[in-house]
Amino acid sequence: MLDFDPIEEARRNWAEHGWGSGTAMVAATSITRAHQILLGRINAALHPHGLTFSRFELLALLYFSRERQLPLGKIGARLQVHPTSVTSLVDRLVADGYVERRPHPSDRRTTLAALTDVGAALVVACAAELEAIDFGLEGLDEDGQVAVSTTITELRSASDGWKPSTST
Amino acid sequence: MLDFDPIEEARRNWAEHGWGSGTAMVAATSITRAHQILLGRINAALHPHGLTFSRFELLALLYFSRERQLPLGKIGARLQVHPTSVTSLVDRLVADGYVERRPHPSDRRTTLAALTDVGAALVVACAAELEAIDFGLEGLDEDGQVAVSTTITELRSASDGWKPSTST
DNA sequence: TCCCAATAGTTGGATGTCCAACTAATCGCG
DNA sequence: CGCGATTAGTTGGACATCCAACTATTGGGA
Repeated sequence: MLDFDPIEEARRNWAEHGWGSGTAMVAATSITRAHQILLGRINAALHPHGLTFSRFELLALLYFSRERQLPLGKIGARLQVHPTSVTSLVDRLVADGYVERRPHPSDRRTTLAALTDVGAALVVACAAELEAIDFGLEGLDEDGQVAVSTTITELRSASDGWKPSTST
Repeated sequence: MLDFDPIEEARRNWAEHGWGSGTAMVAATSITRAHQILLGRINAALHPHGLTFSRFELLALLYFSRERQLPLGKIGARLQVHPTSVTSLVDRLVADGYVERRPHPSDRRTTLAALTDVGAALVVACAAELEAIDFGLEGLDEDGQVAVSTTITELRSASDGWKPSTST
């Protein structure tokens, strides 16, 4: 456990070497560290349920969809992960009984992932757990959460290509 | 490529199911997606140099240290990663000739990682590259970068236990 | 002086990410 | 109607993370 800010120290070093102000470096490494903190806390909270954040997100996506099933490719598009990540996550969720792979009725290229009843129950329990721990955001009040989301929306929309909505 | 905001859609679903406002969920998944975007861009920029962001950060840490060498444990503490991650990263950097493992002069438990001249030259080249691409933060202006860093500092300081500095 | 707690780093393994390359299937154009 | 481009998902592999358990070493207290 450090008693000083390692990122602030890196910024000072960066500037002292004449490599720039370090503003971008601080933002990038701050986001990296924030992600690590959140993932650690979220995975610790989900561990008793036998889930990880990535698997929970996939199950939640199926839970929210109309028929509780989606093509693997659509899952990847919505979660914005590589097709091989979807294959791997679905493999594990099938092994654990939370998802079933089903053939597409009319397109033999396509595999559907369908949420099982056990999986649906798990989503509800884990959603409550994540809300209870504020998605690992202890140390950041609601104003801070909104602020970070609003700022990051600029980055995401520029990367994805959609227009941000005006409401929050 | 989506033409709508998948996180905003998830927030609507979350709220419609009565699982809470979704503010924390949006903040957490926004940070996750921002990290993914940055890592993808940074790793693409470093790829021609044969480096990844994590390896670059380790080399830069050694570059900034007084004697261009540090115990592996100190590297892990500063970069805030697990000792096994340090072992693995150093293994690869040693294989590539950018770092050398050296025994500690007086403590046989401790291994030092020392930056080689080739490694030092690579740090300088990659630092310039990262500054040139704004650490992958295209889509976020400098005010946005400062804003996200400042907000995340609240989270990091609460997690680490140090006091944020008053200056930025 | 001895022993135990603590420290440093490694090993084996699990998790999740993406890349390159592949197979199978579909669709649309000539 | 046939063929080539495109799509869907998988496989093998690389990368980076952390956990549990381990070995080797050190330091301080009894």
